[in-house]
Amino acid sequence: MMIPTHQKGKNKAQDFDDLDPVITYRHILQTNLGIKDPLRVVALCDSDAFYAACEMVRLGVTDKPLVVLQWEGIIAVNYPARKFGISRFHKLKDAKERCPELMIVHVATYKEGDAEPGYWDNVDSRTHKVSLDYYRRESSKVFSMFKEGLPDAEIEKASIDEAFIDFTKPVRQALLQRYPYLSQIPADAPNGVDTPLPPPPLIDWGTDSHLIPIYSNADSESTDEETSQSAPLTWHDIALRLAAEMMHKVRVDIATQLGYTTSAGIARNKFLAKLCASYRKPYSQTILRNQAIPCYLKPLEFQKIRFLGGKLGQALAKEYDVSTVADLLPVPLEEFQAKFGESAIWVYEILRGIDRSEVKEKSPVNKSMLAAKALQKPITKIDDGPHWIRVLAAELSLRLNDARKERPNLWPKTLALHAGHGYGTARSKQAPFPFTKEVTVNVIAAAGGKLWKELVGNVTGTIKVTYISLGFTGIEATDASQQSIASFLDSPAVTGVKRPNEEKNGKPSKSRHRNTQRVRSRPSSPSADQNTTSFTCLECHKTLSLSPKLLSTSDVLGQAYALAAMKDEHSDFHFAESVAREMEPEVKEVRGPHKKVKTPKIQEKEIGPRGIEKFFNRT
DNA sequence: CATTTCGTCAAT
DNA sequence: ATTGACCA
Repeated sequence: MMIPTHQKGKNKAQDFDDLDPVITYRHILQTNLGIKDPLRVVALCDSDAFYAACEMVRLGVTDKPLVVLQWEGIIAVNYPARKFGISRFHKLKDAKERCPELMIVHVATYKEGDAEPGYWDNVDSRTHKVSLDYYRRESSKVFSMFKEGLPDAEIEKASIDEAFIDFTKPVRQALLQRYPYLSQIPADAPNGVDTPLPPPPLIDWGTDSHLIPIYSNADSESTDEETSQSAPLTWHDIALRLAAEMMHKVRVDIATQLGYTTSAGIARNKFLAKLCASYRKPYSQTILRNQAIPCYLKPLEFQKIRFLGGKLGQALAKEYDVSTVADLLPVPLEEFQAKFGESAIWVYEILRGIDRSEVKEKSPVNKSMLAAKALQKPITKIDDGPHWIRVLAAELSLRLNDARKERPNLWPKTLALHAGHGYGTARSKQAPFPFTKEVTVNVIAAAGGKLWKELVGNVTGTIKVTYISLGFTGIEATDASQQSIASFLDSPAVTGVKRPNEEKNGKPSKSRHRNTQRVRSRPSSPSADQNTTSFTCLECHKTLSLSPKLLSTSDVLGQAYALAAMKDEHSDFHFAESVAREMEPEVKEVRGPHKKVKTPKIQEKEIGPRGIEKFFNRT
C-alpha cells in the first residue's frame, strides 16, 4: 500500500485520510469489529483533583480552598485553591501566603504498632508512614458507579482516578434503537449490505459537552462551538453524541451520590480521549470529532501524548530537534522504523490520530499491592531494616485482609522487597509467599525479614538505604482446588498449634477435612514418571513426586514448602504431602537415593556488575 | 523543573 | 528472579 506521506512535506491533506470513512449497513449490523469499527467511541473519565476531593468529602467541605499535604509537599490542590494560583509544586508557606484561609489536610499516617492509619495534625516522617488507603476505597466506589451506570460498556481502570470506557457497544444499541431504519437494508440498495448508510440526521450537540474546534480560530470571532458545528455531520458524530449523553449521566450521578466531580474526553480512540479530557476542567466533558483531529493534533507538543512523555518522546525530540506533532508528520515510516524499531508504526499512527489499542477490562483486584517508605535519614545499620519492614508488613496485612472481606479467595504469590538510595539504584529480592489464610503482620514481617537478610546480609559494615518497599505480586483469586488445600494448610496442625487428633499413617483425620472440599476427580491413568516433579524432605529424605495433573497444586505445595522453610519445621512437608495424596491418591512415594531438594529457599546469588558493595554505599 | 507512594508491564 | 520504563 502506498503511503502518500513518503514524499516529505507534500501531502499534508492526506496525513489524516481516515477521518470520514464510508460506513455501510455491514458496519452497523456487524458486531465484534473491534478497533476497526468505524463507529468506535472511547472515553477517558478522570476525577478532578481526586485526593483533595476525597478529603473534602471526608470532612464535609464544599467550595473552600484546600490542599492535601504529604510531609512537606503538596500532593493535591482543589479547584478553589487553584484560583489563588496554588499548585502542587509550591511550598506550603507560599501557598499559605497566597491564601491565608487555606485548609491544609495531611494524608493519613500510622506508625509501628498502630492498628490502622489515622488523620493527625502533627505528623512525623521519621516515625510514620503515609497510607493512601482511603483514596483507594473511594476510588472503588467511583468505579462501581461506572459499572452500574454503564453495564454494556467495557471499562478499564487506568489509575486510581481514571478509567477508559469503550462505548462502542452501548452506542451501537442506542443507534439502532433511535434510528431503527438503520437495521433495514433498503430493497433498492445497490450493494446490499455493503451499501453506505443514508446521510445522518441533523442533531443538537446539546449543552453537556464542549467541542474541540475544527478550524484554527485564533483570529476568528466565532466560538469553539460554532467552528466545530460547521462541519457536516457523520454517523460517527452521532455515535460520539450518544456516548456523551451516557457519559454525562454517569458523571452527574457520581457527583450527586459520591460528591466527586469528574472530567471526560470522548473520541474515537484511547489516546485522543485521554488528550481531550483535560481540554476543560473541572467537571466538564469534551468531544473530539474526527474532523477536529488534525487541527487539534498538529500544534500539540507530542511529548504530552500518552507513552510519549518518557524516553521515547525524548528520543524523538532529540533526533529531529522538534516539539510538535506537525513537525514529525513529514518523517516517513521507513525512517521511524530504521531509528525506532518496534515503536515506529505506533508512533507513525499516533501522529495521525490512529490508536489501535483496546480498552481492556481489568480484574477489579490489583495484581500487586505494595507499601513503600522513603527515608530522609538513610538507614545505616542492617538491624534498622526490620523496624520499617514491620511497618510496611502491617499495612500489607491490613490491606490484604481488607480485600479478602470482599474476595476471601485472594492469594498473593510472591513477596518482594526493594531497597535503594537515590534514583535508579534500587535492588530487590523476592520469594514465594507462604500460602496461608491467616496473613498476619508477623508472617509478612518474617518473610520480609528473610528477604532483607538476602538483600543486605552479605554487606559487612555500613549500608545506606533511603528507600524501602515491601509488596505482594501475583495476587489472584484462587480456584476451588487451591482453596481446599489452603484451608487444609491453615489447619491448626500446620499452622503450629497442636491438636488432639494427630493423623494416623500419614493420613489426615476426617475431622480435619470437614471444611475442605474435594474438587478434582482422579485421573484415569497415572502419568509417566519422567513428567513428575519431586520434592524431598530435608529431614527424613522422603521424596514426593507430583504428576503434571497437580501442576496448579504443586504450585500451592511450593508455597507450603516456603512456609515450612520459613518456620524451620519439617512437619509441614508431610502435611503438604498428605493433602496431595488425598487429592491424587497415586502420588508416589519414593525412597532411595535423594534427589536434589527443591524448595523455595532463596539461593545465594552472585553479585552482578552492580555489586551489592557498590550499591549500598558505605559511609 | 520537582516528591512520595503508588501501580503495570516488559526485557533479560 | 531482577531490573527498569512508564503512568498518576
